Amino acid sequence: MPELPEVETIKNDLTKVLIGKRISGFSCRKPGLLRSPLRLFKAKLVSARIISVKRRAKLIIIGLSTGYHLVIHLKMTGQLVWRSSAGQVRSGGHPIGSVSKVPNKYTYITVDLSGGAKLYFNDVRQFGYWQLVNKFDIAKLLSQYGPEPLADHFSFEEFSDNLLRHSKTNIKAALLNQKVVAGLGNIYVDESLFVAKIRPSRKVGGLKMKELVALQAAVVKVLKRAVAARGTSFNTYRDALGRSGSYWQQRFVYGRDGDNCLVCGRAIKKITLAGRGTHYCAFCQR
DNA sequence: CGGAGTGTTAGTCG
DNA sequence: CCGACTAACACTCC
Repeated sequence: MPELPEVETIKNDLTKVLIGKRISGFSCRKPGLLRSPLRLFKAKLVSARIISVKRRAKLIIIGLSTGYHLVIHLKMTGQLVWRSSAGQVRSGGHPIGSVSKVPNKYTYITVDLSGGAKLYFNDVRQFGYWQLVNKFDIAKLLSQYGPEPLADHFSFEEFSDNLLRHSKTNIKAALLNQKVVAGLGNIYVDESLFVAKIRPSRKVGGLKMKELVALQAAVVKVLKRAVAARGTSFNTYRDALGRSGSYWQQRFVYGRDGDNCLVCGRAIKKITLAGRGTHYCAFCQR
């Protein structure tokens, strides 16, 4: 479900409530979600103090006083929900209404925190995972991802070099590749290609220099707007006021097939590319 | 009711 | 190495 802007939002909100807390308990109803042995969770997560909460690509990385890092990937439907002892709830920054109580039938992991709060991991499709990585292995793990598009040092050279290593594939698939750029997913790839006026089916090797430049700028612009909007939010969740995420209202093409292009008025098309639903305007995007 | 589609990515195969 | 395809899973929509 979440892409970079959603994970960034979750990370920012969890930082406020998790830093400095001690972990006093851990339970998992679905061992398959754990990529490290349960005994390691018992030994290195339980009793640890939370030092840091960070994001890299779509991963949430929680630094622990035991020298380990808790690495969490939400994949398609994973959610982290923090709940205070008083019942205050936080999920991706959006308080959840009475519709979705926690824990619920999709809650597979529960972490107990000092002060009585709990951190729940819900995941309908169970693609997500939790992993414990020691301080020696964490750098290597993270180095497998491409550049962070919102970092100051996101250079055009690295972006274009990484892209051009995949000259023969279409630009949609290339942008979904986390080694090219970290953090993009189906929504923001479609949105970025619209802003850059490039058709998703174009071969990477056929893109002009000018288009590559426009594309990098589009990726940064789209992601920044989405982070400012606290992400696209979650289909299935509303905040306490019943609103869905606010990037959803600003999107240009994703999920708008058949609707009018906001720039030229023609119908947005939907095709399948890289095995994914792909939305674009055949007039605005060449 | 059956089949396709869903915001991800590892793994496999050519 | 590169690129295309599929499985992992549960649910919703048509």
